[in-house]
This record gives sequence, structure tokens and C-alpha cells, in this order.
Amino acid sequence: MRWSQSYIFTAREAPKDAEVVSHRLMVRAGLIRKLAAGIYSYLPLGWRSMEKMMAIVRREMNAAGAAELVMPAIQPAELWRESGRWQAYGVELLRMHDRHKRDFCFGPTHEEVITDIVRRDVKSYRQLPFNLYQIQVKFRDEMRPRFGLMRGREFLMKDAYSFDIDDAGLDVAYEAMRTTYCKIFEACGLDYSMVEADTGTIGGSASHEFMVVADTGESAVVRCPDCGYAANVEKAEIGDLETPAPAAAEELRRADTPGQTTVDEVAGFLEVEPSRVVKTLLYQTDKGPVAALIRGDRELNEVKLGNVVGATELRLAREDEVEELSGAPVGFAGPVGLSGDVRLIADQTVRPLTNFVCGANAADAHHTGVNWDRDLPDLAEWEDLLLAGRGDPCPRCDGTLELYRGIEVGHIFRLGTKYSEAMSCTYTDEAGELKPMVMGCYGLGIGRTVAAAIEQNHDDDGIIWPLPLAPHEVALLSLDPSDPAVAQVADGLYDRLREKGVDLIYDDRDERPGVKFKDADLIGFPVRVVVGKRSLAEDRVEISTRRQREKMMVPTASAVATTLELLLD
RNA sequence: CGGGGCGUAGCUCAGCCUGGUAGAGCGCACGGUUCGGGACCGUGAGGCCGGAGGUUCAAAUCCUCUCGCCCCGACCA
Repeated sequence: MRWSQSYIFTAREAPKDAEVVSHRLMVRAGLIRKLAAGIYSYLPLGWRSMEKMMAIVRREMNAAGAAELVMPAIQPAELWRESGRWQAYGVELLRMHDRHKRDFCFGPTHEEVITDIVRRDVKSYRQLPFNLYQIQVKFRDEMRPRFGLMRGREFLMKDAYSFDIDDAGLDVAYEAMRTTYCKIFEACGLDYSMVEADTGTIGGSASHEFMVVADTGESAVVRCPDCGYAANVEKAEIGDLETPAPAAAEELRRADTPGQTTVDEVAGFLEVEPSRVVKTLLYQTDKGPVAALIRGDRELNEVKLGNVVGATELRLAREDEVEELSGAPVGFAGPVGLSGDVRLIADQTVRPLTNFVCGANAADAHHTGVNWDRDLPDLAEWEDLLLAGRGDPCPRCDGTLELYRGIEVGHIFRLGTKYSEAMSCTYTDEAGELKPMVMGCYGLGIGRTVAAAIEQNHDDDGIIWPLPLAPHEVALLSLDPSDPAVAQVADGLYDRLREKGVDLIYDDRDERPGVKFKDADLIGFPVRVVVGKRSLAEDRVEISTRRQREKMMVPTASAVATTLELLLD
């Protein structure tokens, strides 16, 4: 490809809304252009990288025995009503209607459609299992799109769906996708990790996320360096925490705590450890009000609480709601004497506490000397509600958890029969019995992975593409295109490299050398070949790599061979 | 959805408080000098100051409404 014939517009400055490095560089390098909030055009260079990503995905998916198809982006509401998600999905689902006022949505995911396809065709266990995938444009009406392709509203995603006769079959399909995903991210040259994850609204029994490690990632992940346990903090379990030694029950007392509303204030005021204060967090859910009881020195994991409650909606109660539920201003709620309308759920780590402190459901007052068996004998729900963090004990070994951030680029779910049951996607087994198919679903963000690759591979001058994702592997710069000798050598190299199948861009523009160098660095082509008057006088060209930046002067005659060698490394 | 901010040239932004001929840098065009790390000088094109209404002799500037965008939070994955 000749630069002068392509469509490449780089910019010295990034738009002010670009906060993260990948977004800034993708815009500056002319890879993407924003059309509306969270909606981007892929410009020629950006699309080339996307295509390379998709080629890797297709290669590995096909190798795993999955078959590609493409489903409609626009989907009828009936299917979503059948699965129950027309109600459940909420405002992220972009809904629309046609001229006949029939409801449709722009698909944020395709479980309904694939299930509908399969249930029409597949009737027998003899026709199972299989795995179908597509690469499709999705739309999720994120309330806060940001970070360019990392959190867009319209985005390209590879989604795959496996269908099996039973859980054992799903295990095999799931395992195959797990290894396939590892191969894909390895092929992209990314530093990633696989972590246990919450299943979210897609549902199902188990899931893993693939995280590209990056400080700007939106997901927090814990990992045990000893045994390798890794999980999204939303899901992460925690090993046994140290608990204060039990003591003989003291009297239940009411203490005046004027203006002491936070755990630290109360603990300091009453001179007790924050871990001996039980904080009561009031939530409103679609299943009614809930009070979560957790240790004062810990944070609540809202995802865990939501799962325990079985809620699809869950939010911290507003001030006025807290007053209504507890009869006290925010900061003084407690389990003792709380309205029976509120469902009490306690974190399991508060169970060993004796003589602890909690709010008294009255302004400026707390209880001290509280003991579960005596003061709250009816409390029955003990669950894991803690948010894991740095320094927590590993749930699987004696290690200590580390905390880091990652970009979620892939997510695989064991769906089970959630959709096949809701939508009657059944088969007849050997015994002639009708059974729901057992499904898995496997998502992978194409644009997000490309963005994550940049997030992980850049410097002050621009992108440092991993070779497999670079829009072009080699940039051939002609510094003096109007000089006949330079033009002849550069044209010759261009032809010979193309004959060798090298994916290269030939900067034949009538621009100053500095401009070409800056552009090549910004876009980040892995290998650069420079032909200029100066070096050509010694019959040499300069070849360098973007990452190492080591320049070597090689005889013109061996330039092609040297370039090919660099591409092999 | 709540709080805050911003919409002025293709891009980044000044001007607005205190109303009176619309600005800079980058980019673009032309001429010249340059030519291995985003050159320099000169000339020039380019804006219904997001949109609608209002106040005023006069509105980019003040007021109201509206649309779009951004940030923080809530929330969602």
C-alpha cells in the first residue's frame, strides 16, 4: 500500500475527551473517528488492525471446531419477551419500532436469536453438540460510554454459543473455549490473565473473564501469587480472616454517640476496634429493602449481595429511605430492633464477633455489647458479602491476595439451560425423552482487545504494535521521493517486499523526513525501513524496529532479507 | 437519573465577567528559503460564535428554553 493512496490523517493533538492512552493514540494516529458518544468509525488503518484481530479469532475458533454464521443486528421483541429479558435488560437495550409499531431492539447479545435458530433445526441428541459463532456489531446503550473503543456503545464482538446434551458435554465445550481464548490472546502478544467472574445478567452457573493487565482497566482483579487463584473482585472469595477472640457476653447497652456516623468515628469515640463495629448498609432492591451487616473495617461487595437476594435491581437507600426504614438519620442503623420489613443478611465474618457495636436505630445512639444469640436469635442468613482486596488471605491456599486492574476482553459463561428452557430449545435423547439443550456462551471484544493492546504497548511517541495486530508490519519510508536514485531503490524495495508477501506501507509522500518519522512512530509500525539520499550514497538503507529502536545500516542488497528476519523474531 | 462543566475556523483553544468591526496556534492553499526527527518567512482561504426565543439602538458576550458533548456520582457489565 502506498501512503499517498491510502487515507491516513494523523494529528498532533488529541481531542480533549480522550482520557486514556489507547483512545488518545487511536485518534491521533488516525485509526478511529468519533461520530457520536460511544460510536466510532474505523478508519482504514484502524480497520486493518481490527481485521487482523478478527483473522486470529476466526483461525482459532475454526480450529476449535466452531462454525461461523452471522445473525441480524436488529432483533424482534418477541424473542426477548420469551426469554424474559425484554423486561430484565433495562435501559441498556436500545429499543425501537418499525412503521407498524412492532417492537425491535438492536442486539446487545444474541442468546435469543441463536436459541431460536437452533430450536427450529435440532431435534435429536444425534445432532449435538456444536458451537456457532459470529463477529457482529452490537449495541449497548451504556450510560457512560468512554475511553474510545474500550467502552463504546456500538462495538464489534465475537460471540459464540455451544449446544450440548448435558453438563459433561458443556464441560468439554467450555474447556475448549477456555484454551481457544488463551491461544487467541497469546497470538495477539498480550499480557492477560484468566479470572473467575460473576455471571451478571447473562446468567448461568460459572464463568471466567479474560483480563488484559493495565492500570487503566475498569475491572479490579485479585490474584494469589502462590496458587494462581485469580478472580474479579465482584466474584472473589476470601480465605479465613483473623477474628477477635470471643469473650463472655457483656450487657447490651445503649451509648450516646452524638454526631458519630462513620465507623471510624464511632470506633474512635467508643474506643473499640473498627472490626468490632458491625455496619448496617440499607439497600433498596426489586425484592424489597435489605440490610447488609458487615464488619466495620471491610467493604461490601454489592454483586455478592445482589446474588444472595436474587435481585435484578439493587441500590444503596437514599437518606430519606434510610430514615424511614431505620427511624434514624444515616449512620445509626443497626440490626437490633430494625423494622421486620427489612430483610437482614449478615456477612459470615461477623458471626464470631461478641460484644460488638452497632447502630441503635435512633439519632446519636449506638448499641454496645451486642451478641448474636442473645440479641438477634432469629437472624438466619449468613453469607459471604465481602469485597476482596489487597492483602486478604487467599481462599485456596495460605497465600495473600494481590490486587490489580485489567481490561475485560473476553468472558465465557456456562449458561446451562436458562435460555433453552425459557425458549423450548429441546432435543430427544436416546431414551426418547425431551430435554433442554445445555448451552455455553463465549464473548470476545474485538475493538476492546485492539485498544487493550495499545494500552499495554505504547511509549511517548505513539503506539508500539504487537506484530500480529499492526495495521502494517513494515513501514518503508522514502525520505527523498523526488530524487531519482532514492525513488528507484525505494520503489524496488517496495516491489520486492510485496513479492515476499510482506504487509507494508510505503511512505512515498512529498513530506519532510521529520514528519514521516513522527508519523511512523505515532502509528507504530513494528519494522521501519528508511531510504534516503544520505545513506544511499554508501549504498545502505536504515532498518529498525519500533520497540527496540535499534537502527542498523544494511547494504541495500540485503535490505529485504534483513526485514524478513526481523519479522520472524 | 443527580451534581458540575463545555459548545467560537478542520483540530486545540482565547474572547464572554464589564454588550459596540470575530482572534491565536496547529492544519489547509500559494510563493520563496529549507530538507534524516512534526522547518522558517511572506501572502491567503476558511466561522449565521450549537439551535430557538427574549432583553437592547446594538448580543459570541446578558436572560429563558432546547439540542449535543464532557467530567464526577448513582447505576450497569
